[in-house]
Amino acid sequence: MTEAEFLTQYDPAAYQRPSLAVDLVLLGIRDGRPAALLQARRDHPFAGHWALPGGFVAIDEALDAAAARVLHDKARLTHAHLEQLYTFGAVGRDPRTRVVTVAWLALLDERAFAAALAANPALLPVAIEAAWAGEQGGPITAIAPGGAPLAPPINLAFDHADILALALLRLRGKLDYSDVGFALLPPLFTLRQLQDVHEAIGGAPLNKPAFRRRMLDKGWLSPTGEREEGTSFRPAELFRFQRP
Amino acid sequence: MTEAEFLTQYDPAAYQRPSLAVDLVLLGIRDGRPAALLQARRDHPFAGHWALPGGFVAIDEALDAAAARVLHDKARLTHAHLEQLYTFGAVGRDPRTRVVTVAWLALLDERAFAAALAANPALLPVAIEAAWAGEQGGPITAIAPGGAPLAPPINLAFDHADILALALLRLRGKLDYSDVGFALLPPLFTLRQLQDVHEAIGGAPLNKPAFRRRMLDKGWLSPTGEREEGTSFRPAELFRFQRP
DNA sequence: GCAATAGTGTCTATCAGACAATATAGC
DNA sequence: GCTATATTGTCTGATAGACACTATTGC
Repeated sequence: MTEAEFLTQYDPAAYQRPSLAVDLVLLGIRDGRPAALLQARRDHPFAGHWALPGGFVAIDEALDAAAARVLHDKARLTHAHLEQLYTFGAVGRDPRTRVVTVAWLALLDERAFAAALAANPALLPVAIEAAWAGEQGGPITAIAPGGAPLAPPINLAFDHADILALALLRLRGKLDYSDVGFALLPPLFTLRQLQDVHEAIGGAPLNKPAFRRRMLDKGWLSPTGEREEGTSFRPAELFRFQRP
Repeated sequence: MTEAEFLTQYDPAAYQRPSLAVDLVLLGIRDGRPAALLQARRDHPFAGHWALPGGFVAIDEALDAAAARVLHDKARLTHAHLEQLYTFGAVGRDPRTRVVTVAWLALLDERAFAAALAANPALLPVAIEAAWAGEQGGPITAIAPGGAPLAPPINLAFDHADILALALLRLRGKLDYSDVGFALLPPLFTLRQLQDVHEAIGGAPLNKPAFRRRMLDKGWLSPTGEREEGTSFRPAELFRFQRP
């Protein structure tokens, strides 16, 4: 039977279908480290574990619309860089029923990160540090904002540890050749702030002059002539991201 | 209501769910161009259009297992590089009912490409040439193996043109920093063959000495000491791909 | 020897890292 | 002037492209 025949004869009610969900990695920079916003689970399964904010996809709702809805419902945000990450569909990933989830990466600047936290007290900011595993992600360790590891170590529900790790790997991989880094910054920013973002995501210090040259050569930065305020030393120039 | 509460109270039968499918981009190199294997649709919707081989995901079937099953059923192949591409879920992408599809990239070497073609006469090899559109893909033009454009131009069913274009973009992007290129080659290959693959995917000629150096410096190639046969000129050495 | 391609050597332009020097703000 | 950081200049090593050269096979 060809696909065409199969589709024609397909009775939508005849087969059981997986449930379809979206899960969001709300990612920002906190204390110089990548940080995500998690929700505590109070019920089984995975009671007491931490989970990504998510929700089910409605029958008449596009995937990106579902992600945007979760972003609004759980974090009260209307604007964020939303990017599809990967679709997780192992059979046993949810012990109750079959749930396939489309994971999304939501990049928040400092202001949006704080706003989400203020709007929903159930969210916990957690600094993440992905072990450099394979492309599909690996184990992660979570650290409380203070800097000390939470004891006992944070346990993530479902396969959300894989999703978090993959989010960071993806971001790290795209940082150099794309403009995602600017999604983590306010509209006006200094070159030092941009470098801080790159260092936080990459997990390694960068050479300042080389970084400046590289960024300015990309042609994405337009100088504003304005300078930052409130420093006790020479203020840096503020730049704006602008596609070439 | 938190996600945990929602999940707990969620009645699997209470809500309509989208159908979940997988679609495969069976990609190989043909006449120095990237080529995909398509199926003709005989029935509405999109009768007379060309479509990617695909199928629905069973309730107890993982996503990669569904992709492997389609690979086997439609192309009679048991081994191929399978890589998840993107999940397409616009509401109207299938005019009959809501279908969300997880698109996969299947990379075939010349032998596997020919075997699939021989095993399933319904498959049509089509050379693809992606316009350099945005990241989510764009319009493509398809060319018959002879080299001349098919008249009238090939029409692809559903959003499969976007999927094809995205497949090529993804492959192009990963070619330089990953080892996907070797999935398009037989176990033993010459440096010229490797360069041909890179030029076909990249769509641009490459400098021979620089390409050799770059590839050998990666440490992925182990020389076999053997040489190709049947040439009327100096035969090239055969290499094998080996992770460092 | 001839034709055709494999494989190598070398020059040069580009780019990133290292490091030092200069500039400028608050105090 | 002092401190702390911004910003710039320069040297150097790594890398890619260009191009010419040598090597080796079948005929």
